[in-house]
Amino acid sequence: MNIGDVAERSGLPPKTIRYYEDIGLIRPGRSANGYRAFRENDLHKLAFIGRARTLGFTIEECRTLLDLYEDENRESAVVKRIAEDHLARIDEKIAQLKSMRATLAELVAACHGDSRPDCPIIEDLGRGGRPDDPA
Amino acid sequence: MNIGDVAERSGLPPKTIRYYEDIGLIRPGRSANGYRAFRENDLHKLAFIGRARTLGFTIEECRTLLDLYEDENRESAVVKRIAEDHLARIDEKIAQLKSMRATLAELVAACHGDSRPDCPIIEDLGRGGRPDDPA
DNA sequence: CTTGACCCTCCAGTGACTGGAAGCATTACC
DNA sequence: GGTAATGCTTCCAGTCACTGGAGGGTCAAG
Repeated sequence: MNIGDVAERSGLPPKTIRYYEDIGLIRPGRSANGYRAFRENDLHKLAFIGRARTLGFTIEECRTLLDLYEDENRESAVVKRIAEDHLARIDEKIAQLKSMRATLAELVAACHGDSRPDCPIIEDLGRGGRPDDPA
Repeated sequence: MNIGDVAERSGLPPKTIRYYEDIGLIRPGRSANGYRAFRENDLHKLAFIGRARTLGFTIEECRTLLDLYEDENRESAVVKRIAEDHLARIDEKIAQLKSMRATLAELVAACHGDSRPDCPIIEDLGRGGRPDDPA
C-alpha cells in the first residue's frame, strides 16, 4: 500500500502519517522506487493512533498505548491507569471551560449590544475581573 | 515601574510581558539604562489582557478588545459579538470534551484493571473505535 | 568591592501537526 | 510515444502563546 491508500483507509492525512513515521510511531518499509510500503499492520497501528487521538490522548500516551497494544503480556491495570489519568485531565479541562463559560455568559447577557459604548464586558476586563464595586 | 513590579501587580510573568511588547500589545517606554519603563496605563492594559486570556480569548481577540477598550466611541455590539463568538467556541469545545469523556468513562468502567492482558480500552482502540461486533 | 537580584537581547523548544516548494515516479490519455 | 496530471519524496517554515536558557549589563546593599 502507498501512503495515499493508507491515508484513505485510516482517515489520517498523508502529512500526518509521515509525521508519525518521523517521530517513530510507525516504521513502514520502502519500495524500490523510494515510496513508503505499508503493510496491514501499519494500517492497524495508524487506525489505533487515530482513535486514541480522537479520544484526546497525547502522542506520548499513544506511543505507550501502542506498546501495550503489541504486548501480549500487558497488564490491563496499566492501560486503565493511563486512561484514568487522561479522564481526570479531561474533567479538569471541562471544569475550566465551564467556569469560563459561566463568567462569559453573564457578561454577554449583561451587555445590551447596541451602538452605545458602555459595555459590561469591557468593564470587567478593564477591572482585571475583580468584582464591581459600585460604592 | 520596572518589569518586575508590573509582573507582580499584573500577575503576568516578565517573559510574557516582554512577549506582549514584541507582538505590539503594549508599548512601554525606556529608561536611560535600557530598562522598560511602565506607566499605570500599561499596567491596566496588561491586567486587561490577563483577564481576557483567562476567559480564553485569543491574543488576536485581545488586540481587538484592547482597541475597543481604548476607543471612547466603541459600539458595545461589536464587543458583544466577539464575546458571543468566543462563547460558541467554548461550547463546542465543551461538547467535544464531554463526548470524549463519555466514551472514555465507559471504557474505563469496562476494564477490570488487573494483571491480565485483556482490556476493553485497548480493544476499542484496536478496532479504531468501531462498535464491537461479537457475531 | 563584591554579591546577588534584577534587567537586557537573542535563540531555541514546546505539541501536533500543516503548508508549500522543488523535484522524481507513475499513470492516464491521445 | 509524448505529455499532462497525479502521486510520491524531502526539507523548511509556520502555527499558538508562550517558556527556558545562555550570555551579559545594571543597580542596591553590606
